[in-house]
Amino acid sequence: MLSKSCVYSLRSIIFIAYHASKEVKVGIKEIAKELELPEPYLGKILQQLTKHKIILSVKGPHGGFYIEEEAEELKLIRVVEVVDGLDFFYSCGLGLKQCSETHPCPLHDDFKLYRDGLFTLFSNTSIADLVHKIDKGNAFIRNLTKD
Amino acid sequence: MLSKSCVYSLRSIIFIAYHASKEVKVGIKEIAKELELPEPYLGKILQQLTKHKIILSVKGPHGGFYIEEEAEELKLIRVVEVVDGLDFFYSCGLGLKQCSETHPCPLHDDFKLYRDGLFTLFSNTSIADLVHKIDKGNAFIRNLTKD
DNA sequence: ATAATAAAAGATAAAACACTCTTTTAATAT
DNA sequence: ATATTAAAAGAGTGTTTTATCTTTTATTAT
Repeated sequence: MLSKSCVYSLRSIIFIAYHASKEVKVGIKEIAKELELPEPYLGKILQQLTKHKIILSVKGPHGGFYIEEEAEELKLIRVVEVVDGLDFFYSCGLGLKQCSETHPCPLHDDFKLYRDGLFTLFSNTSIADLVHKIDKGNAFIRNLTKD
Repeated sequence: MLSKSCVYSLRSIIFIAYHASKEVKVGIKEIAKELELPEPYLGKILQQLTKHKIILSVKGPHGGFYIEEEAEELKLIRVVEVVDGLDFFYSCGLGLKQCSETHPCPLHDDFKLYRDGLFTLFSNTSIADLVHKIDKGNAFIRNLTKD
């Protein structure tokens, strides 16, 4: 559903929101190591997110990435939009170019239910929401051992 | 979500179920033209479906593809399984390798809801179900004009 | 000012997916 | 039997996604 670039993005942003601040930034190396992502590829992804002002970066010693407190209210859908685009949420389950209420594919209504549900989920959920779950120990973004 | 191969497969099977029988088969050319799919690629896809006995084929004059009456009860999930595999329906929304009830990602419960919903939809819906909708004029698999 | 650090940028490589072309094989109508 | 038809099979191309490598630029500590 979401591309690898997109899920890497989401997990990285969560990690940054959780571990970094304007005072203490986190670097590509640390993120890649902790989330077990390919480091150079992650570099490209974070570069893209920085360009779109979704995260902030500082070069040089003690440089790295962070996210502003307010920016944690950013909705997941915004990240999806920047990385993958929103095409999926407007697409037909059977790949029909023209599929609409007036000219629906035979799966239209049923598929729309879940596609719209996912759209609403990503639209209503913020990075902060996910960070809180991790904070409370109710969820994880790393592959094993504590978080 | 589903690959192009997969949606091409589903639409073709519906088309075959709707238009062909053991007596009157439909050829690649006709399917490709009606559904506006790349003909040689479609050939490969139908070849794969035939190999898996999802549809049947006959070579030579008046040859082509058809599907047995009973086979129309085939569930969509079986086609997805053969073409794309079922990985998506068991995968994590944030791409975590290990994501489970006991070690969930922060999106787990919400995402699971829709992922499972889609799985159930594809598991409960048969080709025949979709053909009926088209038959009644309530749905379409072609890009425009009547069906 | 200078050296060290870390991200940005650019160029390249590998893999997966989408698609095409050519040759072979099987079926059927004559 | 033979010619014709249409799918099967195999090899190959193009594009996108994922991933890597190298060089440059900006920042900071000394």
